[in-house]
Amino acid sequence: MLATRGDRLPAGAEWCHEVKWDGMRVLAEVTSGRARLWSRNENDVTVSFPELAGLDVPDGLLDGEVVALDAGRPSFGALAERMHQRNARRAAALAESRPVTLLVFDLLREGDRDLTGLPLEQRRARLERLDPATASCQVPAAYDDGEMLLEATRQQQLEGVVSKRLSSRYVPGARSPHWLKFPHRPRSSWVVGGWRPETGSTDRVGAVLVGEVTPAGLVFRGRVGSGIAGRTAPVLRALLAPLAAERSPFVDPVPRVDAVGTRWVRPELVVDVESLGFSHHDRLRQPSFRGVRTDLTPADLAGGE
DNA sequence: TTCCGACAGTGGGGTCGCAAT
DNA sequence: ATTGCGACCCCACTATCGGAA
Repeated sequence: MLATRGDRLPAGAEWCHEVKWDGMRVLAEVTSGRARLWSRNENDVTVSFPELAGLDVPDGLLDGEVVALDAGRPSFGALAERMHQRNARRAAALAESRPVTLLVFDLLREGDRDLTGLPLEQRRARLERLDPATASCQVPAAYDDGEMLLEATRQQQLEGVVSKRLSSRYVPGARSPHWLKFPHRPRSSWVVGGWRPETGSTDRVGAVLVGEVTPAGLVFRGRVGSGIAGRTAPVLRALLAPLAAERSPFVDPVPRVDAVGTRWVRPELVVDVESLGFSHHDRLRQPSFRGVRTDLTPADLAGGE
């Protein structure tokens, strides 16, 4: 069961609110104290997380999120190094040096009894009674006050909030309107230094390459493609055509230039981007295009931000 | 008839594993 | 031994289509 992107935080006693954890969704199938872990795409990822193999609870099916806590906050970058590891020996070594935590927020089966038909409120009560907490497994709190939690997650730089209707049944695989997510996706302005065509096309804009104005010059901060397809692509193409340049305006090397095909432009166009902050390598994370800033020039961004 | 949800297809960063080089 | 690419993980967004309202 997945959450739908919400636009207004629901209020009232019918809803509870949880922290949106920045990690990897997982179903933990517990049999005789041993957990088998399934990813969202129904891949068996048990070998990647050996420290989660032992769960001291009766047989059942738990729903949760695997996170790599770094100074108390989930680090998706740290988790990324763990989650593709399919070699048991290497996974064990990584579990030693960079352990992960399973945060459980739902109970879908208890013994032979399927609980998906019960309201969330009752599943949650049964989960808390089960108390699966160990050194590497916790049941994070659910809160009544959504606004408070949203503000707290903003201040603590957590990913956001998921609001759930207490009466909702669990529908496996469904993107439910009874689960609403509110990620913090701050908007920022960047200078376009190039673009790449949509795959299978030479002329349609598939993504723009954006950079940050620094005293040293334009520093590459990533590609932005999401949100450009459709009506925006031809508009961008028209704006970028007169800016065509021979060489890259970025002071640092841009990766995968040849692989995806890249056209350079003079750094004059400013665009707005929403993102989930930055990756380890200071690239925009999960960026989406929000529009052209005809009211701004690169000079306006220098020193600001 | 209109509207909405599911799906497919586009795009992003990042990592690992493996086949090709 | 190195490199490139696909398969995963996290996603956002748009267009389309079929069924519900």
